[in-house]
Amino acid sequence: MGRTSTAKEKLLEVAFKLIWDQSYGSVSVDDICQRAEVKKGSFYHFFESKADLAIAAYEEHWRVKQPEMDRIFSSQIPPLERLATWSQFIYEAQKLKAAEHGHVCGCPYGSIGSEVATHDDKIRLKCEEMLGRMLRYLECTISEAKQAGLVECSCPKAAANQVSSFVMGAMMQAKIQNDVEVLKNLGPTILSIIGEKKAVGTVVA
Amino acid sequence: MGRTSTAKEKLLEVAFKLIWDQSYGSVSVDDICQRAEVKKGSFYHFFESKADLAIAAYEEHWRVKQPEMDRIFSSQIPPLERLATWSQFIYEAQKLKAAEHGHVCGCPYGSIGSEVATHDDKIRLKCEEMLGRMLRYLECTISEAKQAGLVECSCPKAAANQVSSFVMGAMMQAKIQNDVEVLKNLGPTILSIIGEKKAVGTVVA
DNA sequence: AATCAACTAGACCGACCAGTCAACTACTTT
DNA sequence: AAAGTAGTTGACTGGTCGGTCTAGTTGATT
Repeated sequence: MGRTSTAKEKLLEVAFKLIWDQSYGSVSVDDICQRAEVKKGSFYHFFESKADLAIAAYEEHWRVKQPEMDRIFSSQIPPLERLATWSQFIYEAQKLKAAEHGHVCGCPYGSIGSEVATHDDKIRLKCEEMLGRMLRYLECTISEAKQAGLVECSCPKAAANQVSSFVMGAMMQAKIQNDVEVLKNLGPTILSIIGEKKAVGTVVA
Repeated sequence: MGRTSTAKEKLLEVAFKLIWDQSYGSVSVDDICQRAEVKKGSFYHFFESKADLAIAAYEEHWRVKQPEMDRIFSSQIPPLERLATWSQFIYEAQKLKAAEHGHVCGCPYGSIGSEVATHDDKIRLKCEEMLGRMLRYLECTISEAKQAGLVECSCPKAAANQVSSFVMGAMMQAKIQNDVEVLKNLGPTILSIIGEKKAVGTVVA
């Protein structure tokens, strides 16, 4: 019969936004329903629980954003340039979000993951999964950089982990200090971590 | 008249532990009182609010742990060795905590900070303050390493920020993946970040 | 026109939330 | 022994929590 209602989509969108703006624990189902202009009965028609909605909302957000990530990490672009574009993208995105919301909001996946990891395993696993997707982009990029001889790291997988730790940590620090400028120049540090080879006069023979 | 009651200390201790184990939002005042074997009336005799207790509990935790940090970052120890000891300390501490609690718990300051940063400014500021204390240890260490010619970084303060981002991010990742082994070998990456000079045959003249 | 499933509506539930209060105990100071 | 102070107790409040339930409303299918 084809979908006519937009209630589910609105719930997903509002839930993601509110949880990112605040936190999982401090946003209530009532809050979400009110902002989405959906009644509670409808909420529980679409979702089994609050945790269920959160998982769906984060999955949906990834689904929407993936094309942009695919573009940034396109193999058409030189690997080190991908990393530079990515870090610039993070800075711009956080700046925009902070301007909208009045506060630096950090990494949405990292924030909810770190909040509930010890007491909601379903949400934790979803975050772990999404972190894994991010790591795949990074590992692939670093691996290519290594093959191109641009980088000295011994293990691209480990390097991807380190880069993701650094970037997520920086977003967390920016959130705690409420200062987006912390994120302004992540690129060079990322290059240090993955062992960028300096152009030490490698002259063409 | 000298203190006789231990209720306040118990509340501080239990609150820190529960919030670290779980999260600020998911731990109730009743939970804390029950575990501390203190009645609610006494709680509000000592603390104005839940947020107030949390701030006091984190401050107290720092107070207790500071001597250990002072020891690790003692200027009697060569600067790069301090960083190695520190990263080893983090690994061991997280492993111990994970064994006790059954789950990797991440950085206590980072976790609560990232959880409430956007909606509780008092707690956020306390976390920012504690992060600042940590950064001072790091900046001082990196600065010394630079003066000793062990390190190439241009700005010790920026480098301290990067190191702290990386380490806090790694703890967050370990929490989300519930895998303490992520933290096993932070040392080398820290050295990359701060621009350790490789011993490139610098021979004694 | 009848049927059916997707969806909506909002009253309702018991549990729990942070926080209040007044009566009480115990200890110290005078 | 009286008074004062620090700490204790647990019942209580009003509001909110996640979640349920039943009765209805659509709009497409037959």
